[in-house]
Amino acid sequence: MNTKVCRVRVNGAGDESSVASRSHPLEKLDCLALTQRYHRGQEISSQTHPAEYWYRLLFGAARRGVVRPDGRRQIIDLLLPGDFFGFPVHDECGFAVEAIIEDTRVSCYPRRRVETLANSDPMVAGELCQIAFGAISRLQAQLLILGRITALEKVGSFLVDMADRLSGGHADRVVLPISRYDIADYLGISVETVSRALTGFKRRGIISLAGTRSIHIVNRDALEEGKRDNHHRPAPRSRNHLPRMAA
Amino acid sequence: MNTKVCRVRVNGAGDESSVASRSHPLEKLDCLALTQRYHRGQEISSQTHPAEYWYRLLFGAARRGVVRPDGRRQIIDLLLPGDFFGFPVHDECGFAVEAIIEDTRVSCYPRRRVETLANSDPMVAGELCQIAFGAISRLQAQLLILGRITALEKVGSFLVDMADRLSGGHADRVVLPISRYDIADYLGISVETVSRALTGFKRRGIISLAGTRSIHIVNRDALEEGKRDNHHRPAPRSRNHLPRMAA
DNA sequence: CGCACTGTTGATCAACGTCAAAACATGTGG
DNA sequence: CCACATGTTTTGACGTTGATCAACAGTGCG
Repeated sequence: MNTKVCRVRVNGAGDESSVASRSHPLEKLDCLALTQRYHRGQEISSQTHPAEYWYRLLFGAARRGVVRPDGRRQIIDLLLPGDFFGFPVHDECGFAVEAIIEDTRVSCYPRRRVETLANSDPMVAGELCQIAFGAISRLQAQLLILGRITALEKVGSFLVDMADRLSGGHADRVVLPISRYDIADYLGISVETVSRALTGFKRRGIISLAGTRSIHIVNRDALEEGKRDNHHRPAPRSRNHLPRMAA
Repeated sequence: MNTKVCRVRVNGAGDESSVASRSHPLEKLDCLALTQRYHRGQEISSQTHPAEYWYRLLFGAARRGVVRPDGRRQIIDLLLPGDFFGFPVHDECGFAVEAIIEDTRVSCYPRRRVETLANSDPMVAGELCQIAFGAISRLQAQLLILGRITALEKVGSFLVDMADRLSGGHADRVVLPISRYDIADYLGISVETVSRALTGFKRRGIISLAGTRSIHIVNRDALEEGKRDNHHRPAPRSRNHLPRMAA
């Protein structure tokens, strides 16, 4: 039982037109949507002006996260073209969304009007559900990555996940829209470890780099397994006391 | 079960009636719901018979997760009384839901009928959205915990989170429905580390234990910060190159 | 009683965070 | 165009955290 993720989203890494005009759940509401542009680092929405819109990212990338009292930053969700955000989740304590790339473009759907429309049109309501399920998918995938043990595994599966999300299929090239610092805060590890993991993969021929952001995936399986360099570890002894979970 | 130990169950945690009869989103559909009972470790739903129901947990607890090819188990979601699950998320690659507690009770809502009803009644559709948002909330909270760095922080905020979820408010007592092994696989750390973290908290007077599962939270703030024992670390130097995220 | 599971504690060692410094990239103003 | 400042990425050295192995205590059960 290996992990072949079947994504529905088809392509559109940074190609605005292919995303903006593609069919999507809230299509009917595009007439009342407002498209906004943001600079690098600019705040798109925060808990301060409490969510007057639903958003859909058209071009660029954005991060959603918090900074803890101790100054550490944590990125909860990474938003790529086609992704929706701005759900009315109550305990959004201190989350903020910031553009990562210059000239990031976002569709803003007035929340009130979306909701009144959903109350009269069951189709729209169902599409809102679909959007929420998409967000659940993203969060689950991220949980699977964060739950991994070693930094190698985290960085490896992050790369695979990004390649899939940005291409819509199983691409072998990916241009990372974010810095190593963002990756680190997204994966809950330090910048240096991210860098070392990447150079490690490169040295072992699992990936190759063109510049610092453009990555070619040579050996996808090795990335997902994120194995250590040399000596095979003897596979942890089976913990028989624990149930199976999935036949 | 005729032990002389007087369980200190504080409130809603395992109290079925207060959950089963409480008002909730799919209330209108309770008439066509079927209540099932499960044994410890029994599978409630898996990807094999692909999701014919929406579920709502009434009593007990359940875990949703996967086992990786290497044998490691990972728990993605912990389901407590009142929680819904069984969303139609496509890339549920190998997830399964298992009861954790003997005689766990679950409401099963036939998916087809829920959806047809949602198509005719916008209220129902809106409630489905609310349910999805609840799941998003849970996943986000878990991401915040997993993203933390030290094991102390993870275990500490896990305890606080559990106390809040099981009581519905800010309780200072919590009876853990799950074993240390489950906690470990839920937090992505080893059993031994979980145990050591708990004994550490106890030794420092931050919590006190009555039995192994019943925990009294003495110093909530210390739990959330999860500070190390003695010497205060000098607070990581501010990384000025990173934007603020949340004013 | 023995057996299976759960929970705790100790010792060892590698992974990773932290500190430090340098190479590299990018932009801004002269 | 260069000089300079600022941010990003990489590499090295070192100390601590936590995974792993191992052994044992507590608990429930047939």
